[in-house]
Amino acid sequence: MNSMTTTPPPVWLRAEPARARRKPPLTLDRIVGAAVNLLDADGIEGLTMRRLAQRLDVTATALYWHVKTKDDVLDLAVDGVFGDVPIPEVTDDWRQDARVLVRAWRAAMLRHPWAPGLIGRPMLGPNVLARTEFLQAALVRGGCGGLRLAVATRMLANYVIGASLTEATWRQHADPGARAAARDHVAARADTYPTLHASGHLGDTRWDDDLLFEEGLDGILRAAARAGASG
Amino acid sequence: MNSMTTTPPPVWLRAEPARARRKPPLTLDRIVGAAVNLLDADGIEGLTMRRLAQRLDVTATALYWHVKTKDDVLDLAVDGVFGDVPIPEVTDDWRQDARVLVRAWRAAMLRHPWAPGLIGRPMLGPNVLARTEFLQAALVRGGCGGLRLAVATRMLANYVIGASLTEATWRQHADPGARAAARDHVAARADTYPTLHASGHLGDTRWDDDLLFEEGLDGILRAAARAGASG
DNA sequence: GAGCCCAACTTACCACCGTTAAGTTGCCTG
DNA sequence: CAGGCAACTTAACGGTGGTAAGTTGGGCTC
Repeated sequence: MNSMTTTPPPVWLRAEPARARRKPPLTLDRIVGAAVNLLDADGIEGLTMRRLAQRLDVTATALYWHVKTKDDVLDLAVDGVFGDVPIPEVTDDWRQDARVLVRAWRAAMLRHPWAPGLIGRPMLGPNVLARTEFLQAALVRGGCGGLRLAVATRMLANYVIGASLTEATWRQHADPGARAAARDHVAARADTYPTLHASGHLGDTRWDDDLLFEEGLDGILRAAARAGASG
Repeated sequence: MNSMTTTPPPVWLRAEPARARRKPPLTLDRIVGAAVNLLDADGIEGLTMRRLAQRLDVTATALYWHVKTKDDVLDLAVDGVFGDVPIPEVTDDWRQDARVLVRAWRAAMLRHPWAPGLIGRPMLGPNVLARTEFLQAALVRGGCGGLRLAVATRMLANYVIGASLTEATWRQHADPGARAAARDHVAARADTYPTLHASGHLGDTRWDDDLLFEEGLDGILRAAARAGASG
């Protein structure tokens, strides 16, 4: 802490001459863990290489030994949250398998609401790929193949990504009045947005997000099943 | 250019004593337009308040007279690209109306591939709201209402958001080999990702994105129609 | 037409950011 | 016990978003 100057401190009060190095070594896992914690706590712009290093009791530049760039940290963090999406047991109900996986996927994203905003980068981490593999395998068991399989996979992935992203948006821009503010905004312009106003599309609490998500998921899975039967 | 010092230059060679002020005044519209151009040209991290100002022949701080923060610029830019999503004529075929709108929505996003990545923020701009209003109105004409309407709206919006985001990801991380690299990555691990490998889910060119999007959209609209009939 | 006000800018500056280059340290191996 | 190398630190660079305090000049009043 002291000795900012170039002159070294006198020997006799130097810190623990030999048995220093008591802090645990830096590893990729520790970095990713700390990054996720920091992102959870302070959001995406709270993550700074310096602040991250500080949490690990290390200088910022030390991170660059384990990681090439800050984007690496972000990629690893995203794949990290996919890591705690549990992969279900394979049952003989493919549709239920897919449903459980997708549900957990969304739940993980909402537990780390900064994550959906980082999806705009190639996701090739092992955790992401493993979940996608499970999902597509379930669809194959459901009879999908070829074009039908490609379409169903994308429908599901796009739906959960879109849902997570939009829902996380509101959870993240945290003030609880934001939702009400959006409703008021539309209400004040009820003549230009009559349908939105009447349906309460923004900031409505008539149905909660979980229900709406589940219903939509049902619809998509039904469509996939039909595609499987006919293709 | 000279006169960096505090001493002012001699009067006689001062620039155009009276008829200065020949450049057009700064307006929000000009700022947003330049921002979109800059984003198109250099991507999201190419947008800097200083570079934006430079394009407008102005100092960076001048922007802060018209705009409170950089996020304002981003919000306006996103709403700006929604502005050139044409709102179709209302016909008696609600499904076709919705399809045309959603198609144009996706097309606009892909024309500005930085845009989907910015959706993780409250979208309350007039252009966004107008398009959502049109979309939901079409669904109402299709017989949707109440819960069914809410579900269908979210399905459509989430689908197009997810699709734009993932497709833009590959267009944006520009090198044309990225797609092939992803395929090779999966191919090299074909034993852990058998289904993904066999289906060519990543980096495949068997079917193009337009076709896959259109097919998925059909499925969702059919589901919405069924919901409308039964609800 | 003198005087002034204030919208619309500029100059100067701040703390912080990601990243690189060049040391330093201490364990492990021969 | 020499020395090599992995894992760090110190120092510094150019650029960033943003603020505070001038400056300017067109349009209004009197």
